[in-house]
Amino acid sequence: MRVRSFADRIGEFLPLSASEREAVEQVQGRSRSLRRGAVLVRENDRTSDLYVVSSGMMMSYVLLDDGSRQILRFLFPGDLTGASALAYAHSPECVAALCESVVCLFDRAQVAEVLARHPRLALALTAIDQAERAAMTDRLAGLGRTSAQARIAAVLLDIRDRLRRGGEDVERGFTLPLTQEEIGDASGLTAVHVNRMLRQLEEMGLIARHGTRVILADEARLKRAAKYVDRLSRVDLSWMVPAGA
Amino acid sequence: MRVRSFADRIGEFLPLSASEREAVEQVQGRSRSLRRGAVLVRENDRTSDLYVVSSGMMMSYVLLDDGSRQILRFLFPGDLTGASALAYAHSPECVAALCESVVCLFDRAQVAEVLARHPRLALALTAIDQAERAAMTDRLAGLGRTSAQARIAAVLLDIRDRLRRGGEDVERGFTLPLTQEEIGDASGLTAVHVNRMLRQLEEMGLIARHGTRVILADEARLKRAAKYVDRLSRVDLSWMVPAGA
DNA sequence: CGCGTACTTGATGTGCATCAAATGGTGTGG
DNA sequence: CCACACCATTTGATGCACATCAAGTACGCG
Repeated sequence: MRVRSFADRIGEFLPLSASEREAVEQVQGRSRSLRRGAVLVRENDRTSDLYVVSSGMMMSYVLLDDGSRQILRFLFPGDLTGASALAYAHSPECVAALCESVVCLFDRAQVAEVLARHPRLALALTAIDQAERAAMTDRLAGLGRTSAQARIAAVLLDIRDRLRRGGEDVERGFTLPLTQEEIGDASGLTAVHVNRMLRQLEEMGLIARHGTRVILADEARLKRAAKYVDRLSRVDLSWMVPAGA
Repeated sequence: MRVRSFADRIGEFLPLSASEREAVEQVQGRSRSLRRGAVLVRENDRTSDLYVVSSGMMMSYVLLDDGSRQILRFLFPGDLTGASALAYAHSPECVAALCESVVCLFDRAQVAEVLARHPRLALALTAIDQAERAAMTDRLAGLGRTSAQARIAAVLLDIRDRLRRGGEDVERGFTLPLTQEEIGDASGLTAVHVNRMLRQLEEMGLIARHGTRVILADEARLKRAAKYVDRLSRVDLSWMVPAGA
């Protein structure tokens, strides 16, 4: 099973000095295992922790009063969530495990202290945040202005990219770790319509499916269908001052 | 005309020490005036500045290749935008003025330097960011899972709240500074349907309209229709260490 | 083997888009 | 001051994308 620390994640954005890396690793908090379906945080829970996914796959979502659900984000190893604890006493969203997962809990006061002593880390965190914000704006535009087919294509590409960034081999297809209902809750559609769109993408030859495995058969056309933009590869922190000792 | 500096905005979240306030005010950069419709940043522009709206009203948005537009955020005096410059060399979104406006430009390197010397400011900025992220999740859930009527109601309440926070008197109604097309681009609807929904809200007695002015006639029911949550009033930074000298 | 959960497929309904045209307000040039 | 153009708003008619409802099928697991 893939495991990544938060230091690894920050390191992807910004080379860390030895003392910075040490500072991040020292704040490493308690681990907690979750089985599929387990809810780590409920909306409105009083929380003062931030979470980093160590292994597995999770999601954050909100529930509306009519019972419907909007998935906000899928969380993969290395991803930070619960940063809203830095501004709110109560969580604005739920977090739950999509499969067996392990998370690491950090107390916000400790995080704040480390950031105060290592300004570059604070900036790196801000940069990570901005990258996620950009991803979120893409999702917003997708929900507001693209077709069902485009949204499904976007979900498939997103999951594929993030599995790959986690080191999985996805070139010959991958097992989609989501039910069609979950895909629907992420893309603002019903499970039934997700099913039809998957079939449509299959009939168009953009993807192939064998049981639970998916192969992105015609990636170029799939990206066009999804109005895909690879933002992560464009992160650029080169303007930042280099690490000290 | 209402004017607010960025220090004012941060101060709403966190009481600043004299030296902190001074630090923020010293980095105050060049001002720039924009007339209605003027585009400050185009998507993919090379930028290294952050912007704070001083007066007026602006918006950030993305354009899709089919020509449609998704408005991501409305920007009011005191609001920060362009923070993506901290992570990207090229802007992921456009920014334009909705009426005569003034913005203040900050170079990211200067901002980074001030944040490094004043850790509490960095944390306050992170908190502001989190508050905006929470607002964005609400919009995401709105686009994915609520009806056209609810989205329009949400836009009206949002604009009202933010005008009020800027010190306008909105209790006896306010002039909606948006065309119906803009409301549609923010809520993922067509201008025609926005019109019908406004009429519907009017017929239901939730709002009243006279010319360009809108009155939120039955606020309680309007909030229920919008599935409204007032997140801003819940920001809580009391856990943070108090200001030094 | 039987049950629950996910997936699949068809029939029908509806919310919003699209197309089209009329109305009203506002600024501009004559 | 009026005529005109331009834009936002309004309203109606029609169409389609996606939701909803309803059955079935396949698969994993006690």
